[in-house]
Amino acid sequence: MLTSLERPKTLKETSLERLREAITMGYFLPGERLVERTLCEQLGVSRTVIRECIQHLESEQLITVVPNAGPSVATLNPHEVQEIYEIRTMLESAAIASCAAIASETTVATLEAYCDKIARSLLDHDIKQALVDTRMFYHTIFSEGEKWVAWDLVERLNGRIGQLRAVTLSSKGRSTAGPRNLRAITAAIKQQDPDTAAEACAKHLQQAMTIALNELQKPKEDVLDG
Amino acid sequence: MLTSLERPKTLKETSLERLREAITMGYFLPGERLVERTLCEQLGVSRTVIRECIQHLESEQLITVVPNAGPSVATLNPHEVQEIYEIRTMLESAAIASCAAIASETTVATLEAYCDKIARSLLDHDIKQALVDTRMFYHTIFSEGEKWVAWDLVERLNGRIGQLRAVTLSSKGRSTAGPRNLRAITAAIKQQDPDTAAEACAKHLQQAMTIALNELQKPKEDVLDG
DNA sequence: TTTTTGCATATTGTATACCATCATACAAAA
DNA sequence: TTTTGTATGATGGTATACAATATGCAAAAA
Repeated sequence: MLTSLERPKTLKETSLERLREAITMGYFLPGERLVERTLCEQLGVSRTVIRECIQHLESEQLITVVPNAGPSVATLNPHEVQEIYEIRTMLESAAIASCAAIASETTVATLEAYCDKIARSLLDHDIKQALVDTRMFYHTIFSEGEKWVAWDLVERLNGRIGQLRAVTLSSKGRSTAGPRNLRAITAAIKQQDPDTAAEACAKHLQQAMTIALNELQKPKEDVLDG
Repeated sequence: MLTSLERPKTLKETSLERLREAITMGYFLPGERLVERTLCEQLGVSRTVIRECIQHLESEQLITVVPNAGPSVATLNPHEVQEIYEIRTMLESAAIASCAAIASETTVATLEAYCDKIARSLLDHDIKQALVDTRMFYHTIFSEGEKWVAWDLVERLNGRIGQLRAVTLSSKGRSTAGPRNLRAITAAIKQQDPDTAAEACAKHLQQAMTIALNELQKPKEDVLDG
């Protein structure tokens, strides 16, 4: 019996995924030094594989490599975060507007289902699941509008602010405000109202950015306290 | 005497630049297979370095890597090209509008100088120089607005349509229309008129996209002819 | 003739060993 | 206190080896 017809993943692929996850989920701290040999042992692969992963992560700007000194986890400054949210606003607003103009009923139903699921996850404090489903919510929207290039960019930008997003989602009051915004977006799409949908998106991201920028300050205070 | 205080570039860096240039300038054809050993000999470096470059280029989507079959130069379909120009329009319009709101006189003077230089290069059919200076024109605008993340995205998107851009610039009638558009953008920035500036940008890119999409059809006809 | 099978070859994925150079931290000397 | 060595460890880069996979081509079958 055939249990899997999929191509087996290469070691580089799986290692890359694990490293990416470790960085975006905050397992490695911003600025933390990544030593090749250590990563080899932790992932059980050769230096060859690790070095290839490092090139990928560098290109994705999840890590910074200074020649002869090696890679470390990328750090974000407030200006970068602000810019990332600005660009996300442009890309996501446009995608949502496109989607609103053409969305089928099944798509709207899918979006509504994700809204419910996300709200439940947040009530259960299951942040990780909420992140996954939020991603799927947007993925549905970008797919409907066939915005594949834009989706790719959004994913990369989100990767860079991954650490912040987790905290943003779990932030105080966000467990109700977030889903409320997503429902507003969904409602506007349902009514085929591109402008309202785009505006709801912009408002949503504006709120998220404010929280993220606040979050970015906190760690510094911790250092000063200690 | 010290002739250079700069850090010497690593082999990976120079190799990557050369490969990127070779692809974006069309030295390698879209879809063409890239064999590691061959690249090693052509660049005079080891397989390790080439493989690291491949990771970078894959992440930049200049090449496509299928496991166990190796890398080949990425191909573009019309939908992707259209999307890339759409996104460029968003990012560049926004940057230009920001720039228009704050631009200093020296910046405007710099932009005007680039417009002249580009026009001259095009009259001399020096496409490569025109591309370089067009890049600098936009770089000036994004720098003025401190849009570094956006600039990075624009550069990557431009890399993907590099082959098309060269032909677009040298296209019939483009040697006057292109600079005229850039001058319109510059003029609007000079008058601190963000809306007009953004609109001029959108119009410019709309024209460029039309030419690029036409260009994308041509090679197929060649195949049919042969 | 056309299609299928099977094999030889080329290429990739991965590991390992090696070395020169560079960075860093720490000890010694000024 | 500042400077200078110096030891250690990490990186940039090379070479080599080998299994697994892909590809092209020839032989066999239809």
